[in-house]
Amino acid sequence: MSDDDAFEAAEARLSLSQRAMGVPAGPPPYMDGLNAAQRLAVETLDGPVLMLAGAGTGKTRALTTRIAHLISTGRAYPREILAVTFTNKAAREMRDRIGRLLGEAVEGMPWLGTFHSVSVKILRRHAELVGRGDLHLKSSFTILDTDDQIRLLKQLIAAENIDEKRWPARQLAGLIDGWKNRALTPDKVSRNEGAGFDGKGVQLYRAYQDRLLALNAVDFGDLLLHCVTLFQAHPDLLAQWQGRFRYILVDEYQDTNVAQYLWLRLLAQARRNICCVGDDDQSIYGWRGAEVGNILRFEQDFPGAQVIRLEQNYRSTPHILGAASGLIAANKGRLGKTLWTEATGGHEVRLIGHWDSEAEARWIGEEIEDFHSGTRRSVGKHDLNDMAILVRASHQMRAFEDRFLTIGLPYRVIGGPRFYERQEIRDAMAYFRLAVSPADDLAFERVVNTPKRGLGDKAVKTIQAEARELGQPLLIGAQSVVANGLLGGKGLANLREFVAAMGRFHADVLDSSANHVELAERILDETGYTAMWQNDKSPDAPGRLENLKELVKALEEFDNLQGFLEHVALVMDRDNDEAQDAVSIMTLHAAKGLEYPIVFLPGWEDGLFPSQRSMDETGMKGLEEERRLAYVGITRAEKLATISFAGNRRMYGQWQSSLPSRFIDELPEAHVEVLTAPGLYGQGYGASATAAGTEFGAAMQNRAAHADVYSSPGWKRMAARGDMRAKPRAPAAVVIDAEAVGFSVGDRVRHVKFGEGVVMGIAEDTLTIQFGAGFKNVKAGYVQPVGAGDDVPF
DNA sequence: GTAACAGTACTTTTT
DNA sequence: GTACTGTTAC
Repeated sequence: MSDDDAFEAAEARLSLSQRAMGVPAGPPPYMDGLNAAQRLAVETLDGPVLMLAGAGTGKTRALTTRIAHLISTGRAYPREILAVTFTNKAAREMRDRIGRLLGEAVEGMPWLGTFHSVSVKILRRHAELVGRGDLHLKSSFTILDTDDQIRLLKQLIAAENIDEKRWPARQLAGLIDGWKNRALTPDKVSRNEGAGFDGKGVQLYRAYQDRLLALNAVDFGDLLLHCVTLFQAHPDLLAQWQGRFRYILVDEYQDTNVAQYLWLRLLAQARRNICCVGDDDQSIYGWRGAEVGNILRFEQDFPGAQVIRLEQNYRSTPHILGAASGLIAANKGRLGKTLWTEATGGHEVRLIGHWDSEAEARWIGEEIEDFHSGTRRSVGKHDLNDMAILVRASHQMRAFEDRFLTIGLPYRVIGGPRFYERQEIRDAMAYFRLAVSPADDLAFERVVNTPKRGLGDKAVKTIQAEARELGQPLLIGAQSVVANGLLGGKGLANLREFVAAMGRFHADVLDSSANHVELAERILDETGYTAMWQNDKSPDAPGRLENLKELVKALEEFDNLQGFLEHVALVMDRDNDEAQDAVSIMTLHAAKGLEYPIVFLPGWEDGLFPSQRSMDETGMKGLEEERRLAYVGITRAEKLATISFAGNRRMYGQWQSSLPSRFIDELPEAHVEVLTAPGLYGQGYGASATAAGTEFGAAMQNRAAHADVYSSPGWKRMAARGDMRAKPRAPAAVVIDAEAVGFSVGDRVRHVKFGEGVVMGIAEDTLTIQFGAGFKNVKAGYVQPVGAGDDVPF
């Protein structure tokens, strides 16, 4: 907290020196280039404001300029502004941009951050007020990740003698998250909602909350929930925070859940200077608790609110905007916005059908190669970084990854498991946690038998029993188990060593003269954790060791292990290497907020997109959210968007035919160019997709027949390759140019993704390799030879 | 206690 | 089709 104060003092000095420079006459330079609506959004400072900002309308710019304006006009000190986002990335971007607007001067803004990071800061100051009976939080509380959460719940479910198969812990976690998202404490959960889990739903929830308190821990949902209950129970305290925050700004308001809404409303109640930015058409997180209703209701929640619409789009061509607007118009209950652009020209949104998902991947791969090499005059030459493939579900990515590996097209997957979610990182963190706080039982359970020390279920049970007996944490229990020889053989010796090592590490943590980076390395080495991965022969082991190195390196930026652990749970980000030129593949959800000149939107088939499940579960509401997702997808494109669908797709190992998405019917014809010709693949495509009598199917056949699509470059290419599907995948041992690539048939090779395999055929620089998973065609440069001696570690 | 096997169950995901 | 979980056999 003392560094916070120092921070704020520095802040005050800064602002004073700025004011000493005097306020310049006329519009300040940071206003340059804002349009009328943006300017209004920047200058309407008092009272509630809803900034309805469509895709690509300069929302972040308006928001950051507004903050710069607040500061430079002296309306508020940086420390008096609360600005919340959902992601660390968004927070970081805002911080950077405000810094640039104000000339690098404002490093501060202590209250710019995610809902969660701001909540942590608030909670740490009042932790002791959170709790029940004699159980209460301490300000040193730890934040549990989902993994720990599930493990804890499993224990509780087992303790209640509930069949874990009928009521999985994951489901309970989902239920509890849902309650927390709606700011429901155990006593507020309604009777029938909490009746799941053998009628013990609420009971388990309460037990879980108590257990968390006992562990001095909170989960992500608690961060918001505890703040809200804290504010509700302590009006004096709330008043203090209300007084502190003169101005409140919220990004992506359409994504807020009930807890976040209450949190904001409590804090904004007194001064009412709250500015929420969002776009109801981009609300795509309903399934994790976001309430579109929050943004739709804004004017009732904050009477006298001014609504400012940002509708001028600076990102996309008129055709792209036209297609997106036409689609989203099918949704009911919108606040309503019309995007427009000064830009002219551009290509229609392209639409194409394929026989199956593999043909779709093949075609997109070829398109990308063309755009990359500049073969296509109308589109021009583009970096691979300019192109993205946005899918509805992550399993769609595989077809593209397989294809791109085969043709040697560099790609990167955005999203996926984040750095700190990886197993090796969590294990390492658990070791650090245990070294810092020996009472961290969850960390103890995670690492006591990782690497394998011969301490399985039974040993852990013994330790738990002993710890409970003593009323002490597990590590102390383990110590006692060792002292009393309650375990036999190898396990006992290993446990003795483990306990002793953790004791040493803890002593070093307390010794402020010890170097924490070296200590971290020692922890991983001396516990045998590093060795575990060095001895692991699986293809991803080297990557894991690399990640561990990165983790240790990240430590350098902190003063000690404690500091690192406090921040890392909330702030650690996925590693995005933009350095290499590569096509991006990601889900539509992951794409929100991003933009690319060229965007591919594959898999527009009913059932996949819109997703059947989403429609089953929430009906019309779900369908509308899917439609917004489609809207988000199209509006990511600057120059060219290409929508595609496949007549057949492999799902869960089974081929299934499908119909074009109903969203395709909703695209306004004027903004679409249809590339598909009927009968392209013999009976195939026509039979599965268009013949089923969708309106669009018929329309498309007409259009294709009459319009000049047969001469479009895309179609010509496809026609020329129409027989590609028949390409044999069998391991015909064709050797054409074995010398040139340095491999011969029968060689053992290793591939980053597929592991080890045997070369079965060679054609120029492409190898056909039999991997455990089957045959793959791979460019020779993507595999390493595996020598006979290579199997021996070191 | 661990390795090998069989059975099941599968969107979207930040903090 | 696979990845994960739980069961069985060593």
